[in-house]
Amino acid sequence: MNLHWHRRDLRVEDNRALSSGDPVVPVFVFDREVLGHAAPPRVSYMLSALESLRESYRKRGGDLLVAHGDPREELPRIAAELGAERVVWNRDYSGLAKRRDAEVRDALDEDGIVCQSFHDSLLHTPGSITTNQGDYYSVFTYFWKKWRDRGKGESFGAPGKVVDVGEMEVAELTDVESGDLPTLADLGFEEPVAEIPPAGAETARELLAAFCDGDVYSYDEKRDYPAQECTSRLSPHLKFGTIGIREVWETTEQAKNDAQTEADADSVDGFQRQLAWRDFYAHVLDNRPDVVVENYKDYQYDIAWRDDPEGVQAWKDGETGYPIVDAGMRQLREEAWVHNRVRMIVATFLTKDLLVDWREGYDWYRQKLADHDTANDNGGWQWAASTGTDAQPYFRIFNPMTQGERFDSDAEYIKRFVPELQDVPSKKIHEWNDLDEAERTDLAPDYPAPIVDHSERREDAISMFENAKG
DNA sequence: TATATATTTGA
DNA sequence: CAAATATAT
Repeated sequence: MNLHWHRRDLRVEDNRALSSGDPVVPVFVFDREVLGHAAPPRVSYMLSALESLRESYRKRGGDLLVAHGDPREELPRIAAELGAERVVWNRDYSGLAKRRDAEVRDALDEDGIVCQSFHDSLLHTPGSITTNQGDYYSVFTYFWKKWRDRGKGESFGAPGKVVDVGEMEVAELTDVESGDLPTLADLGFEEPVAEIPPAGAETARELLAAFCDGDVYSYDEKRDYPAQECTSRLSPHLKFGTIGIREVWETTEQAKNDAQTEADADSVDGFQRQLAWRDFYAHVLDNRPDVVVENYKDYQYDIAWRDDPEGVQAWKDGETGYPIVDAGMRQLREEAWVHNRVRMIVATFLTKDLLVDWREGYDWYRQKLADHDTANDNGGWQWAASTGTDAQPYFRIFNPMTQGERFDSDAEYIKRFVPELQDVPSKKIHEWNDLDEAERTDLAPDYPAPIVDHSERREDAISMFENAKG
């Protein structure tokens, strides 16, 4: 019997470490150190995913064991008490997780308990896609070409027999509960402000099926328009592994086969390309674990980021006077999720208009996003900040007014999140920074004037990077 | 996965 | 003269 340690693979199907066919007892450990880096939206989402996972095990005649504490101590102890043959888990590639897993492995080794870890969460594992010289790629496009042309593994099926610990003849388990999950409050978190979307494998499959049955075919055409709501919404599921990545791949491949036109098939490619970004940033983080605190790209001199607590607060509150930015920041608060185009817009606003260090924005995402993922968010922030892969400062300054006009021309998305602008014609919304004070007050007395002058800040940003280049 | 500006095109 | 396109940053 294997003790399966669940971490970011909160599902039973298409789960590599669970697929050996061996009888299994599953366990989840609430790790204080990991929770110390977490935040309410994400933990709330995770608890709901765990409930769903527990339900899957109960349907299979077992239950999910729940422990609290340090996995380096809990896993050897539980494995010993159960008399498990092996402890198995699926790999996590962030620096912290790699260190912890190595320590868990050492602790198990010391107790003479066999353990085994598996690649599971990505289509292509970190380090498997490299340049012909064997180096990690630092430019996505080349990575993408190799990624696309490489065969993908098949999905794994259901787990072997789930053992009901209650019916085992084992000495009493110490401090381990059968399926009793803590509440957010038990874990010391406030209720999140945001409305957290439903979690769990069933929801994930429904989302994937619905997406592949329709929106995936217009993904290429519509994905940049936040009001369209045509994206998959799978991000928190991929973060917590409530769906297997191979199953996602196969379902999209099927959609590509079913496509009626070439354009429809190309649109599916466009979505799959986003899955490649996920693998790409996992490669980047695996190669350079320091990117969580350091710039990926070396500049000769320090970038002279500004200290602007008031600006940062206005950004967090969605009170910058740039409508598309404010809409995005308010969506973040309300839904713990933001449309990706808007994530890029608000990130370039913080870094190129407020000239504030990307780390501040990354920290805020980490606190507020249900789908926060170290590799993806860090990659995204550093890309926006021109400190990451494929850094091209001049190419990465968005004009927040133009972006709003181009991607939300009817201001439908903006008005959804910024009610002060409800009755303002979209044309005026997209000219907000050019209107005079009297007209702004007349149109929307409660909505702020732009807190910075974009064209001025654009010049400042360019010289900030010129200076850093040396 | 951009923007501003110069230049060309075409209604 | 507005819109499309090329080019520099």
